Amino acid sequence: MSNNSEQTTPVQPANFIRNIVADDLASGKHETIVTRFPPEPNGYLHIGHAKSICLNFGLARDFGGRCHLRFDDTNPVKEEVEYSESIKESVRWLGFDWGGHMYYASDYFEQLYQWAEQLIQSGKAYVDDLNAEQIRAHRGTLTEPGKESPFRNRSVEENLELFRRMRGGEFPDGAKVLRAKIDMASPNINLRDPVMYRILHAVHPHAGDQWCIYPMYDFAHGQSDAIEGITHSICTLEFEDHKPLYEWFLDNLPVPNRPRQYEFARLNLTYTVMSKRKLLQLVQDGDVSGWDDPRMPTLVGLRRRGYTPEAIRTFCERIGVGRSDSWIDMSIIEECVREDLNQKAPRAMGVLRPVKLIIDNYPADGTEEFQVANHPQQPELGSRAVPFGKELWIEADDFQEIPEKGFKRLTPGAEVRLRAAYIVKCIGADKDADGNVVAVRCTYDPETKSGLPGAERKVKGVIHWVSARHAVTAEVRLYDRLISVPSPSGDDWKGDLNPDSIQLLTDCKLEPLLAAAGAEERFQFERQGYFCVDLKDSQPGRPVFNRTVTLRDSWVKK
RNA sequence: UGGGGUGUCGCCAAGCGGUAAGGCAACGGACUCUGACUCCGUUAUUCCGAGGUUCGAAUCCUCGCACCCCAGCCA
Repeated sequence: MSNNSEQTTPVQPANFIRNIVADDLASGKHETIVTRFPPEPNGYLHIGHAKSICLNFGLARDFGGRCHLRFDDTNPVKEEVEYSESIKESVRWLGFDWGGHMYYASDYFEQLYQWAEQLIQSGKAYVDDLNAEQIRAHRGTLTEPGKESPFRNRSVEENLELFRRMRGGEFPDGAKVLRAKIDMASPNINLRDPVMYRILHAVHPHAGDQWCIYPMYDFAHGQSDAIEGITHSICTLEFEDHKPLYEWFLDNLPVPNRPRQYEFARLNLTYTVMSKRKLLQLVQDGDVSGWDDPRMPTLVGLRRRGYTPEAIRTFCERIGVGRSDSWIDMSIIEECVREDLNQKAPRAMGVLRPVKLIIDNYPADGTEEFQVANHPQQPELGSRAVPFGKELWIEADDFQEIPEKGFKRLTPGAEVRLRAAYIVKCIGADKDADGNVVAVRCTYDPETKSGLPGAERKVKGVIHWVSARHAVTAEVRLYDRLISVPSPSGDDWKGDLNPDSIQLLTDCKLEPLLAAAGAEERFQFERQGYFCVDLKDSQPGRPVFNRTVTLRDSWVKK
């Protein structure tokens, strides 16, 4: 065996951040690395966050460092404990462990406040009385420099007194802000005297009512990183313009460590929406049943849909990490679940759109049981007994009176194998007055019983079935993409909502064993797809299944 | 016509001066009691474009072009 360094961990695809980390470790710049995943608890985590989680926690895991979970909770008006609780649960569900390193930016508020006073003392921050509109007007534009606030040159003493009174609650929301004194003419707008603190008389979900001034992201994030000893602070591209400010604060404050920020491109997925704003809107407008609606790209939604943590992790590895804006096709993540579920999901038979199949030459009250393997490639998954009888449910579209070209299933005169049972020959169909097929008629060949010597006669098609007498009736929810176009248009993205993103089937017929399936149990319904017992709505004896994803289907219809 | 980024196969993505990895998709074929799975095989003389440097460039230089981000007291 060769002695490569990373024997114990699977080889991860190279990306520029891994390379940087590897170099920093090799050069001795860092002895160990510390990363962090810093969500704001103002919404549920989605698949885009999963990319960041896998990156940050994955780096820590693969390079023997650690990764912190830190709530970036600097804006109490948007944050709730419901969100932070859900975030923790989702990170754990995804398979990552912060091992005690859970922090809140709000726990650093006192330190941050002290640092703000220090900046005031050194003449690098000032209290501004301008209101929001005036500040905006003074900021200038992309091509024109800004103008300095008339309050920019207050004395240190006055600034200090005012800032303390801000903290003391003497002023109403919006009356004053603390600003960094940098450069109103900077071509980087973030450096045009950015706001450090604003007055918000709001109760904080974590810090309670101790504060009425709150630091802005820019004044909190880098210092939080420094406090925690973060070595590699990884964020998305839109923060690149903030890096000079991130560094300005670190340069001007006596921070204990010097983290370095790196940016990567956020995930875009086709046929869905990803921004928290849009996701929240879908929830609020009732377009979906909640954050965990199985159509949502949230982690709780994907989970309820039947996605596995493994599949999501594989997805995050597969798409890579880069700096170029990219759109990942939905089919990639779908393929990842198929891959995972193909390995681990036991097979079962379920008829979604049932039509009767009557075997004319089978005894009317006859019944037998077939022992069927739960997985064709994995005998260790065992087998189960599946009852059989004269009347079965089969899939309506497995019968075609006039078969289209290439059709390999039931059609008058044709033979088909009933999976794990007998070969039957179609002899016709019963119809109602309107000509609708109410039952397909066939005869069976007792010699072809599955497993019997000589029963392997070749037939073109194999179909699944469920004994009518033993079937359990279930509700099955068929999900499709939320958005009907690859990348929804800007403002009227709601117009691109897929009207058929959910299809409710209430009279599905499943093999009896499935009546007892527990929440989140996953199965492959043969020939159809992967299905998951709904976490919330399923009842014993009256199961509800969500379709996670269909099987691939090379049978090109039409 | 301010600043910051990005452009390598249909979609991602390695590559960091030595002669275009890999994944997904696609397309052939084999296998199959799931039209699934699996398995073989094929798929960029070319790296946004044009010049230049070099024995040699996707990699260095120059000039263009396209796209993304920034003017919240959001993160």
